[in-house]
Amino acid sequence: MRALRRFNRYFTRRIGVLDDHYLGQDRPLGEARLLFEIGDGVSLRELRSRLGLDAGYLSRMTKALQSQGMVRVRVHPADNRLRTIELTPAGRAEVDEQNRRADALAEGLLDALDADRRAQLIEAMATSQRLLRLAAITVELVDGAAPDARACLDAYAADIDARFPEGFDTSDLVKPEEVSGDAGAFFVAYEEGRPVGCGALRRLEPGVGEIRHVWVHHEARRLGLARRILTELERAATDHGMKVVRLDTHRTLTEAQAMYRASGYTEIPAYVDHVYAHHWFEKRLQPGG
Amino acid sequence: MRALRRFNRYFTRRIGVLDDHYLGQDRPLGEARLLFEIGDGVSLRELRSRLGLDAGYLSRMTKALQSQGMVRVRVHPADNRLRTIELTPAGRAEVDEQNRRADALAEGLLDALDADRRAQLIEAMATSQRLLRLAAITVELVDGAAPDARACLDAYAADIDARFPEGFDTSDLVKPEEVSGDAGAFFVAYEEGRPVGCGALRRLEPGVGEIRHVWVHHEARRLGLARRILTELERAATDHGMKVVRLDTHRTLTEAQAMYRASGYTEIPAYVDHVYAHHWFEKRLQPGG
DNA sequence: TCAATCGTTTGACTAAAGTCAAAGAACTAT
DNA sequence: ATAGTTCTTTGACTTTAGTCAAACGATTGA
Repeated sequence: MRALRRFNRYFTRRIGVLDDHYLGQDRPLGEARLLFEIGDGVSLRELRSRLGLDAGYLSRMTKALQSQGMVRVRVHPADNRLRTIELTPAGRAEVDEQNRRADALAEGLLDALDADRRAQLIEAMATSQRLLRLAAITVELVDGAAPDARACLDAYAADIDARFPEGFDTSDLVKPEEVSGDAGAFFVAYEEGRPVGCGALRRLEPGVGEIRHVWVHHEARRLGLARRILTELERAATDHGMKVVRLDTHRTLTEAQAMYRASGYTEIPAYVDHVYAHHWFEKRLQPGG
Repeated sequence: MRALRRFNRYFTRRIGVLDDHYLGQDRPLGEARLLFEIGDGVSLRELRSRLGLDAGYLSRMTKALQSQGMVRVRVHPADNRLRTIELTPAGRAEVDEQNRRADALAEGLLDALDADRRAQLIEAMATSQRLLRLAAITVELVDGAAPDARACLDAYAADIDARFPEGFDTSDLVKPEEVSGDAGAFFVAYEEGRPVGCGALRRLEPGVGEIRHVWVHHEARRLGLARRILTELERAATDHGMKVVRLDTHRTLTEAQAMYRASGYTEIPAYVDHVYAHHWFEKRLQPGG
């Protein structure tokens, strides 16, 4: 992908410098990055994996920031081995100040553009970012009983419980055995190691599968992830020898319905009676597609 | 500009790493960057200013690359103080190899996207890059006799001499005194310190200006730079108390004509007779706009 | 309960990145 | 011709960045 490389080269040389050298100012880059990554408090373990740092290196930088009064380190409430790090007011002030500076710099850079072009640039960057994020998310087949799978289902249940007027009863969730091995499949979408979406496939009857629990974390919405999960589920259905997949949705989930229609699903009569189901869809699968 | 900052942060963390850490591989980053920046041979002076390096630091890195057989250093033909650095075949092979690797990596990253989205991403990145380039170009008022001004006019003359069937006679270029002080203005557009475009304004008669020699280097075309230069010239005309600006163009310069029309110019009868003029335009200036 | 593992700290490093100043050859302007 | 400037090289640093292994308390799994 030459375009990406070209863009990358241009961008990091021209704009990246803006960030790293102005932002760092009188602080080593490593420390500055750390300060930014802390946000509203994280564990050292989390930071270590997010930034890919050596444990010793991180420990020393933390100590330095602490002695400068920028961060506070505490023992994690649930596990005495872990440390939780958070910004002090001074630390937060510094982060804010750097953000202000970066904004001013960016503002200056865009000064030369008229309003139309500026809007165009912002939109293009937003699109790039959205698609790059989507590209970086992986959708993986996991066991339906895996902790990540259950975590996603819990989040899914909580989301729709808040959304359905009648609430949602978790006993309606798929059981691990319904979605494993020959019976079905369960996918979890990961962004930077964190689960941000899921989807389940189970066998309804021979040759017919049912898609359930397609869920996307609210921070990962509007990227087109649901559709990717759906594609993955359909591929799995084909691999399981299914010719048709069905699904039902609640009347309140209008975006979901629109997505299913756009993905080639057609509305059908009720194939099962269900408290939460008001619309039923079906898609005939193309072998190999 | 929060959007730019957000994008920047995301992009450098996610994609920039791709570049810097995979590309460097068994070579310090500084050296790798140097190797890339050399391209088809540059002076050390140029490299130093482009990458913002300390002279001593650069000298040492150069020596290291030289002893590895990656670059060749020669005395500059025109100035014995300067050194010219260029890639050896081995150096070029390494750059090519790194590029291949970066492409493969980018390709892998975009694997997850379907063709539509991939195309959308590429377009969005190209748009971003184009507009960022445009934003980074400065248009500056310079003396019509300045070396950069004359260099631009020479390039302009060479361009149109190649384009006009009848050729172009440089005696038709504006004289420095026509475009300085009260009489007019001359603007040069700079990208990373290099002149990449120009435009001249001279007084035709009281209250009426003429725009001439709007030129953009071929590597900076299709960015919207001509229009920016035009805007700058119109602003200068207003500042000079002019109410109207006119210009003429050659029949072969159809894109230029389209741009003038789109910028609010209307075609008028010949206001001057001229070998190279086939179309005449005029724009009434809004005070303050 | 006891061995294995986890998360962190500390010590002891190395390599890369960058700075500063002195010096010398080459050029420029007067 | 000469004083001042430019460009590069060299020496002598300092700071950042990063690695590796030992050690230790806390937790987990068998």
